[in-house]
Amino acid sequence: MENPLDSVFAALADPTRRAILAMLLEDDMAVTDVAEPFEMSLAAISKHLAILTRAGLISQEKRGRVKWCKLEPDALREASVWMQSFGQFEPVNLDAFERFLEAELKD
Amino acid sequence: MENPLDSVFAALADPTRRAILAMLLEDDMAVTDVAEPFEMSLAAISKHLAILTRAGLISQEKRGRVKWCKLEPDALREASVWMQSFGQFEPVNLDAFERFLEAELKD
DNA sequence: AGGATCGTCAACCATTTGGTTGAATATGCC
DNA sequence: GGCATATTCAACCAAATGGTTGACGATCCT
Repeated sequence: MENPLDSVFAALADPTRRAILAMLLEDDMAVTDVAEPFEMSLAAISKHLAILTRAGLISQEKRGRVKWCKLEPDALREASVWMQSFGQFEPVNLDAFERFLEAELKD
Repeated sequence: MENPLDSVFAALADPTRRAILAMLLEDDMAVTDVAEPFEMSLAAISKHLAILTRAGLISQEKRGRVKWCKLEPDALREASVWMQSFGQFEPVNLDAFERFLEAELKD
């Protein structure tokens, strides 16, 4: 995967990883804490975090024995810009956004 | 893959499929014409088009023996909205966009 | 009818993906 | 030192992905 967009979009394609990003939106977190709400092994979450890191969507910094995960908005922004380059999109429509949030809540 | 974002982002993760979308930005195209610039079989392109269709990113309509492919911006817009929900992004930054285009041209 | 063109289907293959478990490494605590 | 905690590594597995080829069904043209 040469083009950075490949790894960014591939990373975003997994719901577990999108959920992790949403969690990190709140605050930086340790790997164990990221894993806590998920019904899957710590090793699996560790792999997801590695994928997000390779995509540039998060960064990880080890302090002591805990590794802190931090959202890195730049990569996401690049993907967002790619989408916007499909120019006919009017700048974000709040109605669409509200419908989206409503749809999310139904799940 | 239940969440529509799964299939949209998965579809966008492949460079061939992003290239197809960019082509369709110009105009609607027949499957054979979509396939022409790629060094891969028609069947492979047909599969890529099926993936884009399932993701809702394009639609296909058969008229006579040719099947026309048409960009469907709504699914893309939904993904774009999801990204924007990572709110700290200021509304699209033209400088970032110009840097992006410049970087693309270098390839 | 017969032939060429458009596109998909089916079977197959190699590679990647997303998960598991158990062992290993590194750090902090007493 | 010795134990608990935090995280990754390695080997493995099932399923999905991205490609191939060859046969097939539709449609158009003469």
